[in-house]
Amino acid sequence: MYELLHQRISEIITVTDEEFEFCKTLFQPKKLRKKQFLLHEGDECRYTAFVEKGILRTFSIDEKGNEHILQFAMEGWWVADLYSFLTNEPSTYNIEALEECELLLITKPSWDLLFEKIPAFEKYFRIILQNSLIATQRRLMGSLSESAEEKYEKLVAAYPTHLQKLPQHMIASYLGITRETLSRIRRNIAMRK
Amino acid sequence: MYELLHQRISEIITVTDEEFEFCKTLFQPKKLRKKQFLLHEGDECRYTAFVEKGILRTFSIDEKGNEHILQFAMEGWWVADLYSFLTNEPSTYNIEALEECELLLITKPSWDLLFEKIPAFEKYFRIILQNSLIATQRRLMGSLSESAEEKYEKLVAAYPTHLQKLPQHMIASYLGITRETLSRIRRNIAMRK
DNA sequence: GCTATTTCTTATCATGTGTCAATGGTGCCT
DNA sequence: AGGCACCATTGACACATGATAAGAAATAGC
Repeated sequence: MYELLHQRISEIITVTDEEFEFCKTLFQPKKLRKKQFLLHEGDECRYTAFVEKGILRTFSIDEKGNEHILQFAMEGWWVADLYSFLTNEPSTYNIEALEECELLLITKPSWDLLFEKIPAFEKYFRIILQNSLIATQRRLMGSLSESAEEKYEKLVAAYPTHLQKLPQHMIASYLGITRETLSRIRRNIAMRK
Repeated sequence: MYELLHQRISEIITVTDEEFEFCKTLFQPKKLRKKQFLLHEGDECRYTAFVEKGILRTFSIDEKGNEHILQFAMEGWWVADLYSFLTNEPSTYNIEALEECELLLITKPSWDLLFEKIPAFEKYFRIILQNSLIATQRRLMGSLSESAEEKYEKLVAAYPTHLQKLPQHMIASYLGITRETLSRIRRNIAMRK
Protein backbone atom coordinates (compact mmCIF):
# COMPACT_ATOMS: atom_id res chain seq x y z
CA MET A 1 0.00 0.00 0.00
CA TYR A 2 2.78 2.46 0.81
CA GLU A 3 5.20 1.40 -1.91
CA LEU A 4 4.53 4.24 -4.31
CA LEU A 5 4.66 6.83 -1.53
CA HIS A 6 7.96 5.45 -0.33
CA GLN A 7 9.36 5.48 -3.82
CA ARG A 8 8.29 9.03 -4.58
CA ILE A 9 9.71 10.36 -1.34
CA SER A 10 13.00 8.53 -1.81
CA GLU A 11 13.43 10.11 -5.22
CA ILE A 12 13.74 13.51 -3.55
CA ILE A 13 15.01 13.07 0.02
CA THR A 14 16.59 10.25 2.03
CA VAL A 15 14.60 8.85 4.92
CA THR A 16 15.63 5.98 7.17
CA ASP A 17 13.39 2.92 7.45
CA GLU A 18 12.59 3.98 10.97
CA GLU A 19 11.52 7.43 9.82
CA PHE A 20 9.36 6.01 7.09
CA GLU A 21 7.70 3.66 9.58
CA PHE A 22 6.80 6.70 11.66
CA CYS A 23 5.62 8.51 8.56
CA LYS A 24 3.28 5.63 7.74
CA THR A 25 1.54 5.96 11.11
CA LEU A 26 0.45 9.49 10.16
CA PHE A 27 -1.52 8.39 7.12
CA GLN A 28 -4.82 6.59 6.89
CA PRO A 29 -5.68 4.53 3.82
CA LYS A 30 -8.95 5.27 2.09
CA LYS A 31 -10.61 3.76 -0.94
CA LEU A 32 -12.98 5.69 -3.14
CA ARG A 33 -15.19 4.24 -5.81
CA LYS A 34 -15.84 5.97 -9.09
CA LYS A 35 -17.81 9.22 -8.64
CA GLN A 36 -17.29 9.37 -4.89
CA PHE A 37 -16.03 12.65 -3.47
CA LEU A 38 -12.99 13.30 -1.30
CA LEU A 39 -14.12 16.89 -0.78
CA HIS A 40 -17.37 18.76 -1.35
CA GLU A 41 -17.56 22.47 -2.03
CA GLY A 42 -18.41 24.28 1.20
CA ASP A 43 -16.76 21.69 3.43
CA GLU A 44 -13.37 22.27 4.92
CA CYS A 45 -10.57 20.28 3.32
CA ARG A 46 -9.48 18.10 6.21
CA TYR A 47 -7.01 15.92 4.30
CA THR A 48 -4.20 16.07 1.86
CA ALA A 49 -4.21 12.87 -0.16
CA PHE A 50 -1.48 10.91 -1.88
CA VAL A 51 -2.83 8.96 -4.86
CA GLU A 52 -1.61 5.37 -4.71
CA LYS A 53 -3.99 4.27 -7.42
CA GLY A 54 -6.61 5.87 -9.66
CA ILE A 55 -7.34 9.38 -10.92
CA LEU A 56 -9.22 12.28 -9.31
CA ARG A 57 -10.27 15.70 -10.44
CA THR A 58 -10.43 19.00 -8.56
CA PHE A 59 -13.13 21.26 -9.97
CA SER A 60 -15.49 24.08 -9.15
CA ILE A 61 -18.91 25.04 -10.47
CA ASP A 62 -19.69 28.60 -11.53
CA GLU A 63 -22.99 30.51 -11.25
CA LYS A 64 -24.16 29.22 -14.63
CA GLY A 65 -23.59 25.64 -13.56
CA ASN A 66 -20.50 25.07 -15.67
CA GLU A 67 -17.73 22.92 -14.25
CA HIS A 68 -14.09 24.06 -14.41
CA ILE A 69 -11.34 21.57 -13.72
CA LEU A 70 -8.36 22.94 -11.81
CA GLN A 71 -6.42 19.73 -12.09
CA PHE A 72 -6.38 16.01 -12.48
CA ALA A 73 -4.51 14.04 -9.83
CA MET A 74 -2.74 11.01 -11.24
CA GLU A 75 -1.05 8.12 -9.47
CA GLY A 76 1.86 9.33 -7.38
CA TRP A 77 0.51 12.87 -7.11
CA TRP A 78 -0.77 14.82 -4.14
CA VAL A 79 -4.21 16.37 -4.08
CA ALA A 80 -6.02 18.77 -1.73
CA ASP A 81 -7.46 22.25 -1.66
CA LEU A 82 -4.31 23.72 -0.18
CA TYR A 83 -5.94 26.93 0.94
CA SER A 84 -8.76 25.26 2.80
CA PHE A 85 -6.41 22.64 4.23
CA LEU A 86 -4.08 25.29 5.64
CA THR A 87 -6.68 27.77 6.89
CA ASN A 88 -9.67 25.56 7.73
CA GLU A 89 -11.84 27.87 5.63
CA PRO A 90 -14.63 26.20 3.64
CA SER A 91 -13.43 25.02 0.25
CA THR A 92 -14.63 26.34 -3.10
CA TYR A 93 -13.60 23.11 -4.80
CA ASN A 94 -14.85 19.58 -5.24
CA ILE A 95 -12.51 16.61 -5.44
CA GLU A 96 -13.99 13.54 -7.11
CA ALA A 97 -12.67 10.09 -7.98
CA LEU A 98 -12.87 9.42 -11.72
CA GLU A 99 -12.22 5.73 -11.21
CA GLU A 100 -11.60 3.44 -8.26
CA CYS A 101 -8.94 5.09 -6.13
CA GLU A 102 -6.66 4.11 -3.29
CA LEU A 103 -5.57 7.11 -1.28
CA LEU A 104 -3.37 7.84 1.71
CA LEU A 105 -4.85 10.65 3.78
CA ILE A 106 -3.05 12.93 6.20
CA THR A 107 -4.69 15.53 8.45
CA LYS A 108 -3.32 18.98 9.19
CA PRO A 109 -2.13 18.06 12.72
CA SER A 110 -0.32 14.99 11.40
CA TRP A 111 1.15 17.03 8.58
CA ASP A 112 2.52 19.53 11.10
CA LEU A 113 3.87 16.68 13.21
CA LEU A 114 5.58 15.21 10.16
CA PHE A 115 7.53 18.41 9.58
CA GLU A 116 8.38 18.67 13.24
CA LYS A 117 9.70 15.12 13.58
CA ILE A 118 11.32 14.72 10.17
CA PRO A 119 12.43 18.15 8.91
CA ALA A 120 13.59 16.65 5.62
CA PHE A 121 9.94 16.69 4.63
CA GLU A 122 10.11 20.48 4.49
CA LYS A 123 12.47 20.00 1.59
CA TYR A 124 10.36 17.30 0.03
CA PHE A 125 7.28 19.47 -0.07
CA ARG A 126 9.21 22.55 -1.04
CA ILE A 127 10.29 20.71 -4.15
CA ILE A 128 6.81 19.32 -4.84
CA LEU A 129 5.44 22.83 -4.53
CA GLN A 130 8.13 24.26 -6.77
CA ASN A 131 7.20 21.83 -9.49
CA SER A 132 3.48 22.46 -9.08
CA LEU A 133 4.01 26.19 -9.26
CA ILE A 134 6.09 25.91 -12.42
CA ALA A 135 3.45 23.70 -14.05
CA THR A 136 0.59 25.95 -12.99
CA GLN A 137 2.36 29.06 -14.24
CA ARG A 138 2.91 27.38 -17.61
CA ARG A 139 -0.74 26.50 -17.84
CA LEU A 140 -1.72 30.03 -16.89
CA MET A 141 0.49 31.53 -19.59
CA GLY A 142 -1.01 29.10 -22.09
CA SER A 143 -4.46 30.10 -21.01
CA LEU A 144 -3.62 33.78 -21.48
CA SER A 145 -1.89 33.53 -24.82
CA GLU A 146 -2.97 30.45 -26.77
CA SER A 147 -6.04 29.65 -28.83
CA ALA A 148 -8.24 26.72 -27.86
CA GLU A 149 -6.68 24.63 -30.60
CA GLU A 150 -3.11 25.33 -29.50
CA LYS A 151 -3.96 24.49 -25.91
CA TYR A 152 -5.51 21.19 -26.95
CA GLU A 153 -2.61 20.18 -29.18
CA LYS A 154 -0.06 20.98 -26.48
CA LEU A 155 -2.04 18.98 -23.96
CA VAL A 156 -2.18 15.98 -26.26
CA ALA A 157 1.55 16.26 -26.87
CA ALA A 158 2.29 16.47 -23.14
CA TYR A 159 -0.02 13.72 -21.81
CA PRO A 160 -0.87 11.38 -24.68
CA THR A 161 -1.52 8.34 -22.49
CA HIS A 162 -3.26 10.00 -19.56
CA LEU A 163 -5.75 11.70 -21.87
CA GLN A 164 -7.07 8.47 -23.26
CA LYS A 165 -8.64 7.63 -19.93
CA LEU A 166 -10.56 10.90 -19.76
CA PRO A 167 -13.87 11.76 -21.43
CA GLN A 168 -13.81 14.67 -23.88
CA HIS A 169 -16.03 16.94 -21.86
CA MET A 170 -13.59 16.81 -18.96
CA ILE A 171 -10.68 17.63 -21.20
CA ALA A 172 -12.72 20.56 -22.49
CA SER A 173 -13.45 21.84 -19.03
CA TYR A 174 -9.76 21.49 -18.10
CA LEU A 175 -8.89 23.60 -21.13
CA GLY A 176 -11.53 26.18 -20.30
CA ILE A 177 -13.61 25.59 -23.43
CA THR A 178 -16.97 23.95 -24.16
CA ARG A 179 -17.31 20.36 -25.31
CA GLU A 180 -18.76 21.62 -28.58
CA THR A 181 -15.69 23.71 -29.29
CA LEU A 182 -13.41 20.79 -28.48
CA SER A 183 -15.44 18.60 -30.80
CA ARG A 184 -14.99 21.08 -33.65
CA ILE A 185 -11.27 21.37 -32.98
CA ARG A 186 -10.87 17.61 -33.13
CA ARG A 187 -12.76 17.47 -36.39
CA ASN A 188 -10.53 20.16 -37.91
CA ILE A 189 -7.39 18.36 -36.80
CA ALA A 190 -8.67 15.06 -38.18
CA MET A 191 -9.63 16.65 -41.50
CA ARG A 192 -6.21 18.18 -41.99
CA LYS A 193 -4.51 14.80 -41.82
CA MET B 1 19.02 47.71 2.73
CA TYR B 2 18.15 44.35 4.29
CA GLU B 3 15.39 45.58 6.61
CA LEU B 4 12.47 44.43 4.53
CA LEU B 5 14.03 41.03 3.87
CA HIS B 6 14.68 40.55 7.56
CA GLN B 7 11.14 41.55 8.42
CA ARG B 8 9.54 39.24 5.86
CA ILE B 9 11.62 36.27 6.92
CA SER B 10 10.92 36.88 10.61
CA GLU B 11 7.19 36.85 9.95
CA ILE B 12 7.45 33.18 8.98
CA ILE B 13 10.46 31.62 10.73
CA THR B 14 12.79 32.60 13.56
CA VAL B 15 16.42 33.23 12.69
CA THR B 16 19.14 34.35 15.09
CA ASP B 17 21.07 37.55 14.40
CA GLU B 18 24.08 35.45 13.62
CA GLU B 19 22.16 33.39 11.08
CA PHE B 20 20.78 36.48 9.42
CA GLU B 21 24.27 37.97 9.19
CA PHE B 22 25.36 34.85 7.34
CA CYS B 23 22.27 35.04 5.17
CA LYS B 24 23.16 38.59 4.17
CA THR B 25 26.55 37.50 2.87
CA LEU B 26 24.81 35.31 0.29
CA PHE B 27 22.98 38.18 -1.39
CA GLN B 28 24.30 40.92 -3.60
CA PRO B 29 22.46 44.22 -3.85
CA LYS B 30 21.56 45.47 -7.30
CA LYS B 31 19.80 48.57 -8.52
CA LEU B 32 17.83 48.68 -11.73
CA ARG B 33 16.54 51.78 -13.41
CA LYS B 34 13.17 51.93 -15.10
CA LYS B 35 12.99 49.70 -18.20
CA GLN B 36 16.17 47.79 -17.35
CA PHE B 37 15.99 44.01 -17.43
CA LEU B 38 16.88 41.53 -14.73
CA LEU B 39 16.44 38.67 -17.19
CA HIS B 40 16.16 38.45 -20.97
CA GLU B 41 14.35 35.68 -22.80
CA GLY B 42 16.87 33.09 -23.95
CA ASP B 43 19.30 33.76 -21.12
CA GLU B 44 19.52 31.49 -18.14
CA CYS B 45 17.99 32.88 -14.96
CA ARG B 46 21.03 33.14 -12.72
CA TYR B 47 19.39 34.91 -9.80
CA THR B 48 16.36 34.87 -7.61
CA ALA B 49 15.65 38.42 -6.50
CA PHE B 50 14.02 39.86 -3.43
CA VAL B 51 12.39 43.20 -4.15
CA GLU B 52 13.41 45.74 -1.52
CA LYS B 53 11.98 48.62 -3.51
CA GLY B 54 10.16 49.13 -6.79
CA ILE B 55 8.05 46.95 -9.09
CA LEU B 56 8.99 44.48 -11.80
CA ARG B 57 7.09 42.43 -14.33
CA THR B 58 7.70 38.92 -15.64
CA PHE B 59 6.40 38.54 -19.18
CA SER B 60 6.83 36.64 -22.42
CA ILE B 61 6.23 37.57 -26.04
CA ASP B 62 4.27 35.29 -28.36
CA GLU B 63 4.75 34.68 -32.11
CA LYS B 64 2.47 37.59 -32.98
CA GLY B 65 4.52 39.95 -30.83
CA ASN B 66 1.97 40.27 -28.05
CA GLU B 67 3.21 40.51 -24.50
CA HIS B 68 1.71 38.41 -21.74
CA ILE B 69 2.43 39.26 -18.13
CA LEU B 70 2.88 36.29 -15.82
CA GLN B 71 3.19 38.43 -12.74
CA PHE B 72 4.10 41.71 -11.19
CA ALA B 73 6.65 41.61 -8.36
CA MET B 74 5.93 44.17 -5.68
CA GLU B 75 8.04 45.25 -2.73
CA GLY B 76 8.70 42.37 -0.36
CA TRP B 77 8.12 39.74 -3.07
CA TRP B 78 10.47 37.28 -4.70
CA VAL B 79 10.94 37.13 -8.44
CA ALA B 80 12.72 34.75 -10.82
CA ASP B 81 11.99 32.27 -13.57
CA LEU B 82 11.94 29.33 -11.18
CA TYR B 83 12.31 26.72 -13.89
CA SER B 84 15.33 28.29 -15.50
CA PHE B 85 16.86 29.09 -12.12
CA LEU B 86 16.58 25.48 -10.99
CA THR B 87 17.58 23.75 -14.21
CA ASN B 88 19.89 26.28 -15.88
CA GLU B 89 17.83 25.98 -19.04
CA PRO B 90 17.37 29.17 -21.07
CA SER B 91 14.39 31.16 -19.88
CA THR B 92 11.26 31.90 -21.90
CA TYR B 93 10.53 34.97 -19.81
CA ASN B 94 11.70 38.54 -19.49
CA ILE B 95 11.90 40.32 -16.16
CA GLU B 96 11.85 44.11 -16.38
CA ALA B 97 11.89 46.94 -13.85
CA LEU B 98 8.81 49.13 -14.17
CA GLU B 99 10.36 51.80 -11.98
CA GLU B 100 13.62 52.27 -10.12
CA CYS B 101 14.24 49.09 -8.16
CA GLU B 102 16.49 47.94 -5.37
CA LEU B 103 16.97 44.19 -5.42
CA LEU B 104 18.81 41.56 -3.43
CA LEU B 105 20.11 38.82 -5.70
CA ILE B 106 21.02 35.28 -4.77
CA THR B 107 22.62 32.71 -7.07
CA LYS B 108 21.73 29.03 -7.21
CA PRO B 109 24.91 27.89 -5.35
CA SER B 110 24.25 30.41 -2.58
CA TRP B 111 20.63 29.39 -2.45
CA ASP B 112 21.66 25.75 -1.98
CA LEU B 113 24.14 26.81 0.67
CA LEU B 114 21.44 28.75 2.49
CA PHE B 115 19.30 25.64 2.83
CA GLU B 116 22.27 23.59 3.91
CA LYS B 117 23.42 25.98 6.63
CA ILE B 118 20.04 27.20 7.87
CA PRO B 119 17.44 24.48 7.27
CA ALA B 120 14.68 26.73 8.58
CA PHE B 121 14.76 28.35 5.14
CA GLU B 122 13.30 25.18 3.71
CA LYS B 123 10.21 26.00 5.70
CA TYR B 124 10.30 29.66 4.75
CA PHE B 125 10.34 28.91 1.05
CA ARG B 126 7.88 26.07 1.38
CA ILE B 127 5.41 28.56 2.76
CA ILE B 128 6.23 31.21 0.15
CA LEU B 129 5.68 28.59 -2.54
CA GLN B 130 2.42 27.41 -0.96
CA ASN B 131 1.07 30.93 -1.10
CA SER B 132 2.26 31.49 -4.66
CA LEU B 133 0.68 28.26 -5.77
CA ILE B 134 -2.65 29.12 -4.14
CA ALA B 135 -2.63 32.56 -5.77
CA THR B 136 -1.67 31.20 -9.18
CA GLN B 137 -4.34 28.51 -9.03
CA ARG B 138 -6.94 31.17 -8.22
CA ARG B 139 -5.85 33.24 -11.14
CA LEU B 140 -5.93 30.20 -13.41
CA MET B 141 -9.47 29.35 -12.36
CA GLY B 142 -10.49 32.94 -12.95
CA SER B 143 -8.92 32.84 -16.36
CA LEU B 144 -10.82 29.65 -17.21
CA SER B 145 -14.22 30.69 -15.92
CA GLU B 146 -14.63 34.45 -15.80
CA SER B 147 -15.39 37.06 -18.46
CA ALA B 148 -12.90 39.85 -19.09
CA GLU B 149 -15.06 42.24 -17.10
CA GLU B 150 -15.30 39.97 -14.08
CA LYS B 151 -11.54 39.45 -14.09
CA TYR B 152 -10.93 43.17 -14.18
CA GLU B 153 -13.35 43.99 -11.42
CA LYS B 154 -11.91 41.31 -9.15
CA LEU B 155 -8.42 42.58 -9.80
CA VAL B 156 -9.42 46.13 -8.92
CA ALA B 157 -11.08 44.89 -5.75
CA ALA B 158 -8.00 42.88 -4.76
CA TYR B 159 -5.24 45.40 -5.53
CA PRO B 160 -6.79 48.88 -5.63
CA THR B 161 -3.59 50.72 -4.68
CA HIS B 162 -1.06 48.68 -6.63
CA LEU B 163 -3.02 49.09 -9.84
CA GLN B 164 -2.80 52.84 -9.84
CA LYS B 165 0.92 52.66 -10.52
CA LEU B 166 0.47 50.49 -13.59
CA PRO B 167 -0.41 51.59 -17.13
CA GLN B 168 -3.64 50.17 -18.55
CA HIS B 169 -2.01 48.14 -21.30
CA MET B 170 -0.03 46.21 -18.72
CA ILE B 171 -3.12 45.49 -16.70
CA ALA B 172 -4.71 44.29 -19.92
CA SER B 173 -1.84 41.98 -20.74
CA TYR B 174 -1.90 40.63 -17.18
CA LEU B 175 -5.58 39.84 -17.61
CA GLY B 176 -5.01 38.23 -21.00
CA ILE B 177 -7.05 40.77 -22.96
CA THR B 178 -6.23 43.59 -25.38
CA ARG B 179 -5.96 47.18 -24.26
CA GLU B 180 -8.92 48.05 -26.47
CA THR B 181 -11.12 45.54 -24.67
CA LEU B 182 -10.00 46.87 -21.30
CA SER B 183 -10.79 50.37 -22.46
CA ARG B 184 -14.33 49.33 -23.42
CA ILE B 185 -14.83 47.56 -20.13
CA ARG B 186 -13.77 50.61 -18.19
CA ARG B 187 -16.16 52.77 -20.19
CA ASN B 188 -19.03 50.40 -19.50
CA ILE B 189 -18.30 50.37 -15.80
CA ALA B 190 -18.05 54.17 -15.70
CA MET B 191 -21.33 54.58 -17.60
CA ARG B 192 -23.20 52.33 -15.22
CA LYS B 193 -22.35 54.55 -12.26
C1' DG C 1 6.85 75.79 -23.22
C1' DC C 2 6.77 72.88 -27.14
C1' DT C 3 7.55 68.96 -29.81
C1' DA C 4 7.80 63.96 -29.74
C1' DT C 5 6.61 59.65 -27.71
C1' DT C 6 3.82 56.91 -25.51
C1' DT C 7 -0.62 55.73 -23.85
C1' DC C 8 -5.57 55.64 -24.03
C1' DT C 9 -9.96 55.80 -26.33
C1' DT C 10 -13.26 55.11 -30.01
C1' DA C 11 -15.28 53.20 -34.26
C1' DT C 12 -15.82 49.57 -37.62
C1' DC C 13 -15.44 45.14 -38.99
C1' DA C 14 -13.83 40.17 -38.53
C1' DT C 15 -13.70 35.94 -36.07
C1' DG C 16 -13.47 32.44 -32.52
C1' DT C 17 -16.04 30.55 -29.16
C1' DG C 18 -20.42 30.04 -26.59
C1' DT C 19 -25.39 28.85 -26.66
C1' DC C 20 -29.18 26.21 -27.87
C1' DA C 21 -31.30 22.41 -29.90
C1' DA C 22 -31.39 18.16 -32.29
C1' DT C 23 -29.25 13.68 -33.52
C1' DG C 24 -26.65 9.58 -33.11
C1' DG C 25 -23.47 6.64 -30.47
C1' DT C 26 -21.91 3.75 -26.79
C1' DG C 27 -22.02 1.04 -23.04
C1' DC C 28 -24.56 -0.40 -18.69
C1' DC C 29 -28.10 -2.72 -16.19
C1' DT C 30 -31.69 -5.82 -14.60
C1' DA D 1 -32.52 -7.69 -25.80
C1' DG D 2 -34.53 -3.69 -24.71
C1' DG D 3 -34.30 0.59 -22.23
C1' DC D 4 -31.62 4.13 -20.19
C1' DA D 5 -28.05 7.17 -18.96
C1' DC D 6 -24.18 9.35 -20.54
C1' DC D 7 -21.38 11.17 -24.11
C1' DA D 8 -19.94 13.09 -28.61
C1' DT D 9 -21.13 15.44 -32.77
C1' DT D 10 -23.29 18.88 -35.76
C1' DG D 11 -25.75 23.06 -37.39
C1' DA D 12 -27.67 27.71 -36.87
C1' DC D 13 -27.22 31.71 -34.53
C1' DA D 14 -25.49 35.17 -30.93
C1' DC D 15 -22.04 37.61 -28.74
C1' DA D 16 -17.72 38.81 -26.60
C1' DT D 17 -13.39 39.86 -27.87
C1' DG D 18 -9.65 40.61 -31.34
C1' DA D 19 -7.72 43.33 -35.35
C1' DT D 20 -7.02 47.41 -37.58
C1' DA D 21 -6.93 52.19 -38.01
C1' DA D 22 -7.44 56.83 -36.51
C1' DG D 23 -7.45 60.34 -33.38
C1' DA D 24 -7.22 62.29 -28.50
C1' DA D 25 -4.88 62.62 -24.30
C1' DA D 26 -1.13 62.31 -21.37
C1' DT D 27 3.85 62.19 -20.43
C1' DA D 28 8.60 62.81 -21.19
C1' DG D 29 12.58 65.18 -23.14
C1' DC D 30 14.94 69.26 -24.61
